[in-house]
Amino acid sequence: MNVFPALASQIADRAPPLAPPESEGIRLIGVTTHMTRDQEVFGEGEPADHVYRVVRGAVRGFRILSDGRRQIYDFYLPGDIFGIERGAEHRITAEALTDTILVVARRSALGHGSDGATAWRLWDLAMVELHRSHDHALSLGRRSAGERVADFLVDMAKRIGDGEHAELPMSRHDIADYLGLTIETVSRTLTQLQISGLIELAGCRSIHLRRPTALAELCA
Amino acid sequence: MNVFPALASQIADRAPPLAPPESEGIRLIGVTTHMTRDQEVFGEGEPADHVYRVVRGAVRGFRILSDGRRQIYDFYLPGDIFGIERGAEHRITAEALTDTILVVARRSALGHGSDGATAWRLWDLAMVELHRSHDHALSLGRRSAGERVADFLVDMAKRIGDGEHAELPMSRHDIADYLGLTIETVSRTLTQLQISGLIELAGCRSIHLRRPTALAELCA
DNA sequence: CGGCACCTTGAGTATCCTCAAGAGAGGTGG
DNA sequence: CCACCTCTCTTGAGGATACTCAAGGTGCCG
Repeated sequence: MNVFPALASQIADRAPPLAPPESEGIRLIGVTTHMTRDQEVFGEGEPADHVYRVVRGAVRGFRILSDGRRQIYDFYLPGDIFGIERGAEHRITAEALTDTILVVARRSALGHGSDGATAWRLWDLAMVELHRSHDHALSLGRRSAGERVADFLVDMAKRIGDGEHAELPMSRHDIADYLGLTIETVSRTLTQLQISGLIELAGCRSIHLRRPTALAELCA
Repeated sequence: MNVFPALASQIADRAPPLAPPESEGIRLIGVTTHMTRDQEVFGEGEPADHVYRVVRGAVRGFRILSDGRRQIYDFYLPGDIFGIERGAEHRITAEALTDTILVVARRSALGHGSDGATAWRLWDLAMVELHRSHDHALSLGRRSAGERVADFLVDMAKRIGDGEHAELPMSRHDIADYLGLTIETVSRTLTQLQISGLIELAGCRSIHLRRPTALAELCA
């Protein structure tokens, strides 16, 4: 807002972050359950009566077009909460990537209209999701296959591992449907990155970022 | 959650929508100001001390990669609120598309940690934005140029006009950077739609959907 | 050891992009 | 009021990226 200084001084203030300090997470008390590979947690259109937290394993959240094309919006990893909806129905489908342990809670356990602290935590969670979705849209809209894959690997190494290693819980097909590419393009790009010495593949699920900085610079 | 009926009955409930009924909008009291075409409302990285509502005109929200590639995340139209951030800084840049009138309010005017009703309204707003971002990601990742343009036109006609007409406030360049295409591809696709009899262009900003249903079906 | 799923690699192709030129629209000044 | 200028949009030709189709390789499980 550098454009109208008069106005700026008129209404200037330096507001503290909106969310209260104790909003660092959502408490989720519920039933622990076990899902097997490819099992559906909930489907698009089903009643959104429950919310979920990943304890172990991983989940994909996605939608499918009428002709079968699939777009994965996000992978939910241990610690992540998912399945919270604004309306009465789920807008996406969620499936376990591998054997996965979840905590399932009633949606009503999140609180009600009168519960301000929970509302701020939910807002915070939604904003983080929105940030991820925006970053994702930037990749899908404006990045090449190489940039998308590099970005994906850096992100996964950060979320799953120590920033340099990652045991991917998802297949090439899942990666492709997350990045808006085909499995062949993902595969070719990974081998190119390996040939360039940027990464090392030990089996197709285990990835070592040999030059994380160079990889991050690839993301443009 | 059709997969473990025992669990379902164990924790089944039919929770009402989380947000309280009176959360249908954010009240925004502030200073009315005027922006001219291409003027920056706020830039990425600047302090997010204010929030905005569009009164007249339109705004683009976007980010730019180091080499100049731009991804527009959304267009803000009359009635829309934008500029609300989770942290202290704006994560995107906002610019007026045309001559635009905004209401500018202090960020602190949105309320504080103790204000539950506002928190629910903000959560609701964030979730709507997230839905839009997901739909957008689906287009960017999995749809052809033709499908993206058709989807864009249907969406714009709904938001701006009566569902069949739209006076677009944005240039081909803006449309291209929203849809992850080039201006040439957008232009070619529009003329194809016109040749097919699905739309009618009266000047390049005025669009009439001649067969809205057929157009919507194109979106897959 | 065999079968099956997943992954990799290759060849050919389609879609969309790049580069380039021409057409249309809107604004300014003579 | 018209002419000109500029910016935007359209159209065309050629090319690059990623897709499709197809075959072969790898690893996991029974």
